[in-house]
Order: sequence, then C-alpha cells, then structure tokens
Amino acid sequence: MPQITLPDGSNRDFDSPITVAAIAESIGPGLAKAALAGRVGGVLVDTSHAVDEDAEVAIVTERDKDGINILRHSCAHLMAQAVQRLFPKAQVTIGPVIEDGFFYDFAFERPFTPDDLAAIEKTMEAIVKEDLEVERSIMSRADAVAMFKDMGEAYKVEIIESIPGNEDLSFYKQGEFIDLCRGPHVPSTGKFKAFKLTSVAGAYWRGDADNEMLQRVYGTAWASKKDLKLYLQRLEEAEKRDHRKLGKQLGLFHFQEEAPGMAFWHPRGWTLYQTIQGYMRKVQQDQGYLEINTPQLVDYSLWEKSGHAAKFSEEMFSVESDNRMYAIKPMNCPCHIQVFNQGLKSYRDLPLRLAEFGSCHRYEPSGSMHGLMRVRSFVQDDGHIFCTEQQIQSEVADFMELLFAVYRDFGFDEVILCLSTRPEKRVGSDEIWDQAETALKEALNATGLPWELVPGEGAFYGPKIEYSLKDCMGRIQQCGTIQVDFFTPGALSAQYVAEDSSRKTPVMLHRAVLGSFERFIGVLIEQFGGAMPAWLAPEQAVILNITDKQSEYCQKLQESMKNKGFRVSADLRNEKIGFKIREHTLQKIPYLLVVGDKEVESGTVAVRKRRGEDLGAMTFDDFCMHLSQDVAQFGRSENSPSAEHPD
RNA sequence: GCUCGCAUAGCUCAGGCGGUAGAGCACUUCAUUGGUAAUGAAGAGGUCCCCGGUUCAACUCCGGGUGUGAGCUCCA
Repeated sequence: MPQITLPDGSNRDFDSPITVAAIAESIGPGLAKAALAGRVGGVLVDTSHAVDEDAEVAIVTERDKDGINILRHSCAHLMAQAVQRLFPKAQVTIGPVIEDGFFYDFAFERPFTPDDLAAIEKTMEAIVKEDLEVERSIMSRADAVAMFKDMGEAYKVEIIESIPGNEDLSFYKQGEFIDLCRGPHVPSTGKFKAFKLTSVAGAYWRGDADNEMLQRVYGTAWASKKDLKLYLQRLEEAEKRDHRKLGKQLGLFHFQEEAPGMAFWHPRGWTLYQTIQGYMRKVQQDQGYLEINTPQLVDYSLWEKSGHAAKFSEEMFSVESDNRMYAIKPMNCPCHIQVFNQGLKSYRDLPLRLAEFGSCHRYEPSGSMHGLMRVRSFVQDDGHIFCTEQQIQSEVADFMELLFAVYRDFGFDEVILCLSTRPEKRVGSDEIWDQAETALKEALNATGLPWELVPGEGAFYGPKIEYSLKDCMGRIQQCGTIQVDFFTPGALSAQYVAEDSSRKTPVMLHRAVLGSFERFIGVLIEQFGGAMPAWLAPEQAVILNITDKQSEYCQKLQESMKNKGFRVSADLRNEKIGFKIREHTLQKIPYLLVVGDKEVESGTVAVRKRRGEDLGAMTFDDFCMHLSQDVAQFGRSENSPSAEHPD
C-alpha cells in the first residue's frame, strides 16, 4: 500500500506497487508523455521501476538537468544501435555522458569517416521513428558473459569480468540492441528530439596508450531543436574568443613551421607579456622573493643527479659542444639549488625565496601542442622556497594568498583547485608525507573553496596543489602550482646549518602563480575575448584627428601621455573618422580620443570606449585621470569579462 | 606519440570529376580634409605546404614528410 509523496508535498495512495510511469499517468497525460525517468527517494530510476513502499517520488522530464543527462546517456545507446545496424562487426565498449553531450567508443576494423557519421545519424533518426520500447532486465554474470561471448562482444565480456562482486547486472534492450548498463534510460527511442554527431577521434581502450585504439564518436543531445541550435551558437561564439584567432587578429604573436610550439611575439603581444611580467616582479618582491637568473644550457650530469634525466630524457632538448652534453633547461629548480648552494646557509637564512622568470624548453609530444596553451618554449614565473619542515605550513598559506590576489587582479574569480597526494613510488617517510599533505589540505580548506583530491597523482618527491582556469571551450588549463619537495635538495646536496650546529637538508617548495606565461596569456586572452582591461591593453588609447589641421595638437597630446607612462598612439592618416574608429574598435583599444577643431580650441578630447560608449568631451587632464583610475583597478569589478564582453 | 580531418594571395576563404587559379579585406598610387564602426578610382600581389610516384600534362590522383585542428595518451 505505497503512499507516494510528490515534490509539491501532496500525497497519493495506491493499493499495490506502482510504476513511475503509472504515477505520472495518474497526475496527467501530458506528464506521462514527458516522463523520461523517476527520482524515488532521491535515486534516479526508470519509468518502469515499480515503487512498493512509501516514498518521495518526482517525475524526471527534459526540463530537469538529470533528465537531459539521461536523454544524453540514452542517445549514446541510440547511436551504438545505429552503428551496429550499419556495421555489424563493430563492437561496443563504453558510452558515457559528458558536458553538453555524450560519446561512445567502438572497436571496428577501420576508422569511421565523416560520411559514416552522416549515415549513423540518419539511422539514429530512423530508430527514433520506430519508437522502440527500452526494456530493463537483470542477468547473472555468468549468463551475461555467455551472451556477450556469443555476440562476439569481447570488450563487454572484459568489462563484466572487471566489475567486482557477484550481484546481478542490469541490461537495457531496445529492438535488436542490448547493452550492459546501470541506467536509468528513457522509456522509448521516440523520446529524442534534437541530437547531432559532432566528431570522431581515436581513444585508447581503458585510457591506456599501451592498449588498442578505439573509434570514439562524439555527439550532443538536447531537449529541443531550439536548445541544440542555441548550443551550436554558443560554440560559435566561444570560437571567436580563441586566443590563436585573436592573437592573429590583434597582432600579438604568431607561430610558424620552423619553430613548432614556439611563439614569435609581436610588439603588442610582447607589451602585454612585459606588462604582466613587470606586475609579477613587483608582487613577488613585495612578498620577499629574491629574483635571480640562471643558465639556459646546463651540463647533462646535473639533470642526471636531479633525477630528471631518468624520467624525462626523451622530453629534453640537448646540445653537444666540445664533447660535452648539455641539456636546454626544462625546468629551473636544479639551477636554483646551485644558487642556494653558494655560500654556507644558516637556519637564519630560511625561508629563502628565490624567483626567476625562467625560460624553459621541453620536447612536448607533437599531438599535445595547442596554441599558446601547450608549447615547447615557455617562461615560468618560477620560484623555489627553501625552508624547514616547520615552515611549510605558513609558506604555503602565504603563497595561496598571493595567488588568489593575483588571479583577482587578472579578473579570474573561478579557480579549479586540485590536491595530488602520495604516489606508490615515492621518496621520504610517511610521517613527512603526512605533514606535507596536511599542510596543503589545511591551506586549501582555509580558502573555503571546493577542491578535488586526486590520490596517487603527486610527484615522486612530494604532494602538490594545482590551480587551473578554463579556456574558451571549457577545457581546463593548469596554471599555478605549489609542490612540496623532500628529495631534490638532498639529491643536489643542499644543506643549512641548524640551531644545534648540525647540517640539515632544507625542504623545497616549487611554486608558480601564473605557471607558463604563454599558457596564462592564452587563457587571459580568451577570458577577455581580446578586449584587455586598461592596465594590460598593449595600447591603452589612440588619438584620432579629424583633419590634418589637428595633427600637431594630437602629437603633443601623445607625447604628453607617453611622458605620463601611458601606452598611446596617434592615428593621423588621411582617413575619415568613421574608418579610423572602426579599425581601432576592431583592435579592441580601450579608449579612442577624437580631436577636431572644437577640441583643439577647448583643450579637450572627445572620448569613446571600444564598446561604443561615448563619454563625451573632457579636458585632457581629466581624461588622463580617468585612465589612471581605470588602470589602477586592474581586471577587477567593472573590468570583469562579463561587464566588458566584446561585440 | 596515436586516430581522423585540414594546408590555395599578407588575412578570411572560393574553385575545378588532371590542361599552371579567383573574391572580399589588407597593400601601393592618385583624387578626396571628411565629426564617431568601411570615401572613390586604378594598380601590384600566388613554387596552390615540401619531397617522390603515376601521366603527354599534377595545385588537383597516389605514397611519404612537415605543420596545424579536434580527440586520446603524456605533462618534471
């Protein structure tokens, strides 16, 4: 005699166990038709699920976020069915939901082509028209293995054999297609209204590069054609913010074949770069860092001692000269230890914070390179803090504070935090690891922000926190990091004299706020869609004359602003004002200063912002004041990307 | 590194089922001195990524390479 409580608090009594579908029917035929699944006591179930005791029940439809995800998950099954109709030899593997869509991995004798995708999509539409019922069933492991073996589905057999425990498994069948799946799923294949297959790519079985490569087909599914269209438009908009595209349009940098993965910075891009570096130099000085500089080329033996050669020799560029082997430095820490090792250090010298804008080269796999986000030549705002174990906690806390202040200045409010803890292969005692992991955890908890624990992914020498930002396509880009290192200082003989006169090995904290300048600038460009806030804009203002008559006055203004430290140019070409405004607006220059006879007479400039906002005429001094104030507030508040979104 | 796609003027892109190519913008010259997102006219500009092969003939077809895009793997 189940009593069902609906989300609005009302109760319904039923004489016997009742399915979610029947509950929906009892509420109304419209809801019954829209029902994709149910939520019983907070757990998602199929509409065919029978409720046999008192429970809170909600009907899940496409208006529910879970409903959309179920739709996407079922759409992956729909696609798998279509693939097997067209290509009976294709084997199914896994097909999960991802952000905005789904994918399914197939094992097939040849890769799928774009034409295949179109055919698969057509077959999917046909199956939707067939409106096949989706039936859930339970099978024992033995029966399931036998069935999939019989079907020639070797991967499914492997999946079942790798699932621990002995409980029965659930299956979903629609027409001739059956798949092992936890569910829930939509009640029938007629429920799909809008989907699209978006791309094919290779993907390793079980994510292991030693395994065979499968064919992964990506798709997206929505509650309506309109939602699908909006999604595709959103993608198009995001693509306009692509830093590679904007880098070209705004003349910031370029890449060319002769230097794969290495940027050529142009005047404007380099101005941006230098502005950021100058800012970081200042904030680090304020935090007690001492800036140093170390060689690009260092004898290979140092990398052997530090342990890097053993692990990364394939990814290091090397140079032979004078019968000596050098590596182009892939990181700065061994060099920083050399600086530390000069002269005898006392515990009184600790913590010693060394910083370097260190240029590094790494031979990244060709397929992993991506614009500025993943390059072979980059500069880190690198720093190494030499300290005692007791100082770890406060140093980590200070670093976190610095990092968040910097990110806020750049307009990043959303930072993804991950803690990677001890891996199986590691150095150092468990007590020291406990201490270091606790220090990092406490620093993370102190932020009050959510963070993710990634067990076993720490470096062999210590745990680490990674700070990531999202790019225009929602991909996660790791920028900042702090890592506790118990190993490298000892490996390179770093020591200090302790209070009791004994020699001790310092702990080293590797840390970077921005990480690679290249990657950070890539993310920054995408964050602002190229419309950099005034403090970062390579050109903060451009002065435009109406006719030749005002040229001299414009040049005087430009000179005066340059002397005040602003980045300003003058466009004195014989072009119409509308033409010039269009051009500099497209270049996303924050302020356009129009000067005609009126302005010359009154000593003013007519100020227009890049989004078209007209600030009217103001005296030249007032404008300089305005710009100073804008610069002073960095990327915060009114300069946030949402307030200053381009176009 | 792996899978699939792409590579044509400075940029963005057309094009031809094999007969050495085109637009818009940019550039140069001339005219125009015009008040808030494109003034007009003329001109110049290409080893159709590179190396092989097939062919009377290859930018086009085939093979290899390089770069690049999406994804996978990796990321000290």
